[in-house]
Formats: sequence, C-alpha cells, structure tokens
Amino acid sequence: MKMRMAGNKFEAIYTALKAEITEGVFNDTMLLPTEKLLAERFGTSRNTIRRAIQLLNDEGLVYSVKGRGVVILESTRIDQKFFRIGNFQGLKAMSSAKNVKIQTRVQDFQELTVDEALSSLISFPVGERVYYVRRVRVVNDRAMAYDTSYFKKSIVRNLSENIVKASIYDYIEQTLDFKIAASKVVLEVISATSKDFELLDLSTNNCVGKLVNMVYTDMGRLFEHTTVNYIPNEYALVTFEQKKN
Amino acid sequence: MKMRMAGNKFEAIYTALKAEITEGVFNDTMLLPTEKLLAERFGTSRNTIRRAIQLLNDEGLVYSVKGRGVVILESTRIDQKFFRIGNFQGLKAMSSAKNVKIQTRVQDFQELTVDEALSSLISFPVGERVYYVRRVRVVNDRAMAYDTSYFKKSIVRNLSENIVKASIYDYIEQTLDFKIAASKVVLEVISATSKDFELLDLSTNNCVGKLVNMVYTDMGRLFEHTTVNYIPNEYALVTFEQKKN
DNA sequence: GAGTGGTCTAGACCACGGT
DNA sequence: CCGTGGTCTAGACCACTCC
Repeated sequence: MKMRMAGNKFEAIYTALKAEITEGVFNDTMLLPTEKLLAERFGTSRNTIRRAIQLLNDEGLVYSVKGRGVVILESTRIDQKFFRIGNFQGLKAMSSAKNVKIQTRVQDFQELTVDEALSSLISFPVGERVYYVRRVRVVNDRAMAYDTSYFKKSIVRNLSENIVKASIYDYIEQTLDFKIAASKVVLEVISATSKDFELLDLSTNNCVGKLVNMVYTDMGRLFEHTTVNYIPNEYALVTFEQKKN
Repeated sequence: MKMRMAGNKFEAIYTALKAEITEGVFNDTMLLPTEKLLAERFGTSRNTIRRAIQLLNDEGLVYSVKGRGVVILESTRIDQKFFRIGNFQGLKAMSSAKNVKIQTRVQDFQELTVDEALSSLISFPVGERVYYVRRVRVVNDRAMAYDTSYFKKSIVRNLSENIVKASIYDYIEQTLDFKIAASKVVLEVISATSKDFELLDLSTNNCVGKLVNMVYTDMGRLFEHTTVNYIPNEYALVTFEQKKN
C-alpha cells in the first residue's frame, strides 16, 4: 500500500498518523509508537518522524513528554468546528460554511499621504503615499463586516477601484511581481463607533470585533494594513498553546 | 566573547540574532547572513542555526525565502505593545501593565455531575463529576472579567473554596502529581447576557469578549474548561501567520 | 538501568532565486 | 550557472520517566 500525499515525507507521515489518531488506533495507550519504531515503520530517519510529530503538535492533537512518549490529547468539539486564522483572503475564509452569498461593496476609494496621526495608527512612515479603501462585506444580505485598508503605493502600484472590486490579491499575485509572505494579526473587542452603526447590521449590539491585519511581501516589506470591524456572535478564532518546560 | 543564555545552543543563537536584528545590524540588506555563514560563525551545524531561525520566524521577526535568504520583516508598533497568548495563569498575564491592583472574588463554588446539556458545551463526558467555580476579576476596583470553570474531580481531587481563593494552579503543580501541558483557546465576541450585566462593569456596552480555554495535563487528559467573559476595550490578542508556499 | 524524547552533528541532494 | 534555503540521513550524547 503506497501512499502519496505531498512530495514531502514528513507531511505524508503526518497525514497517516493523523488519520490513525482520529480512527482511534492508539486508544489503548493514548501514546504514539516511539519515534524509533515509527522511523523503522516508515523507513525514514528519526528527524523526519520528529517533523511529522511537530505538525501534529502545532495542530493541538499531540504533546511530547521527555522520557514517556508522545501523548495523544483528548479530542474536543472545537477540533472539528472552527477555522484557524491564517487566511490571506480576508473574510472568505472566515465564513467557511456552505450556501453563503458574499457580496463586497466598495464604499470608498482614494489616494492619500500618511500624516502623523495615521502613521501612529498603522505603522507606515509619514509621507508615504497610500491607497485607502473601505469595503463592506455583506453575507446573505446582512452587513457582517467592513474593512478599512491602506496599501503602500510604492509596492501596490496603479491600484484602481475596478481592481478593488474584483480581487486585490489576485491582482497582486498575478499582475504584480511579488508574493505575500506573512501577516501579523491583532484581535480586540471595542465599543461601536458611529461608523460601525452606519455600516454594519449590528441590530441591538453596540460593540464590534476588531481584527487588525498587517501583511508583508516576501521581501519583508509591510505593504498592507487592514482593520476589519465585524459584528458579534458570528466569528471565532482558535489557537493552541503549549507550556515550555 | 562567550555568551551563555539557556543551556541550548539554538536558543542562545536566537537571542543573539534577535538582539542584532533590533539593533539594526542587518539594515543594509534586510537579510540575515546565510545559514552556512551563521553555522561557521557560531561554530554549530546548519540544523542548529535553522532551529534558531525558526524561533525568529515563530515570533514574526523573519521570513525565509528559498533561493534568496532569510528576510527581516519591517517592524511595527505591535511588536512591543501587546502580549502573546499562551498563559496558563488566566487573567494575570492579560493585564501586563504595572501598578494594577487585581482582586479575585469567588462568586460560586460547588460540585456537580455533567449532564447532556453541559457535556455539549464543555466536551466533558456525561456523568463526570466536576467542580464548578465562578470567579470575578476586579482590576483597580473595576469588574473586568469573570471565569466560569469546570475541573474534573477525577484529576483535580479535593478542590476546596480555600484553594480556589488562593491559586488553583499552585495547588495543581505543588500538591497534585501532574503537570499542565497545553491548552486550546477559542475567542469570540458575543452579545452580553443578563449574567454579564450583573457581574461586569460594562458601563454602556452590551457585548463581551468570550475566551474559552481548555487545558490538558501532560498525560493528555482534558481536565479544565474555563470560559472568560471580559469587557470591551481592554484586551488584545496577537498572532503571526505565514503563507505556506 | 532501560527506554524515551531533546539536542546536535556532518554530511547529502533537491528546488528555487538571481545572474 | 551558482548560491540559497528545504529536505533528509545516520549516527551521537544527554535529560528525563518509569520500573
């Protein structure tokens, strides 16, 4: 029985082990086989096995204890239910359900120069020319979120309202010559402003979630600062943390 | 010049490189030296260098591009400002400021059995005996958050209100014979309930942040399910994400 | 003391970027 | 094309858990 997954051995091993964990193959001990045994079974070195286990660990399925073994964590409901952040596609990935109608309304689009006040908000240098875009996200006819975005003109050249209406990310990856590498995300709960009441279907709620997303090119340049304000009760974020010692 | 940091080489190298990055040593190219050069400089193998770079990467300081090198990401304000989640101490780590007076009021404490409804909320099996604890967190005389916690009695034996008033985690790590290994965290914004209005100083806000924390022992057993409801405008969470390809 | 995962080495080949 | 980071190997020693 040959398996082929990605070209990488450690990913194939990760996939195989994950399947066996969810099938309950190791339920008697709640421990993975030892790294040595797995190395023999998959015909690889121990380091490659360790990389596969690292992936399981990142996902919160498993936890290694020196001297004992690789412990399988009891599963919970959230393992299936929620999305993980790490999308570079904005809201699309947030509403992972089926049968949703998503519309984007470009509410504002202009070019401006970063001043002191704006610089302190978005970490772009004073004097930088930027495109400013405001987009409202409507899901099943309900205004769920709006984005307030700033793009550096020196990197995202010749942005237009038509491009914004289609997909900025398609434009970046297809027309421009750079790639999106990474992003930093900050998440808060804040009192709604008059702008929030104006743009969102908040019903009786007077607070919003605020997700700040700073995006980098693969040259290490910060080129986008987007703030997503979204309504309560619709979105969740999941992380997994480990104790160091 | 010998440096000594932690016992691990890769952590020492990580610390050294991080300092040099923030000092601006590599500002001319915004690239780290090649892994080969770093291996020679620190007198280690390339794998050890790669582990150090991985730490920088996890922290959002650096991003590797095959064929080009390790790119240093432009720094932003949030690199200094916010905490990273991953505390196992509840709210203490959330208010990282100085001069804050934190009080904990145990508002409810009892022992009960998990029924169907509770089981679907907290992923504990039906019939499990648990301690139920409600604690209100008061920071500078303001009710900022409250915890609703369930602990498995089979693991956290003989919990008492006195222990809860002191520190459950000290009790676990000092008196009981197990360690805390990892936790899964879910974060949402939700409409406030009457309980929220009763317990929190929400002022005019009618929503709360909700942080669900599921905590595991080093045997892989889920033993605690805690929900923290907290007021808007006071807390933030930071993550860092990378594009795979 | 036996066995586990954690760290580390010194090589090798591959895929990709820049020239 | 050369140099880069990405993957992988086959060893070694250490720190820890468990009996």
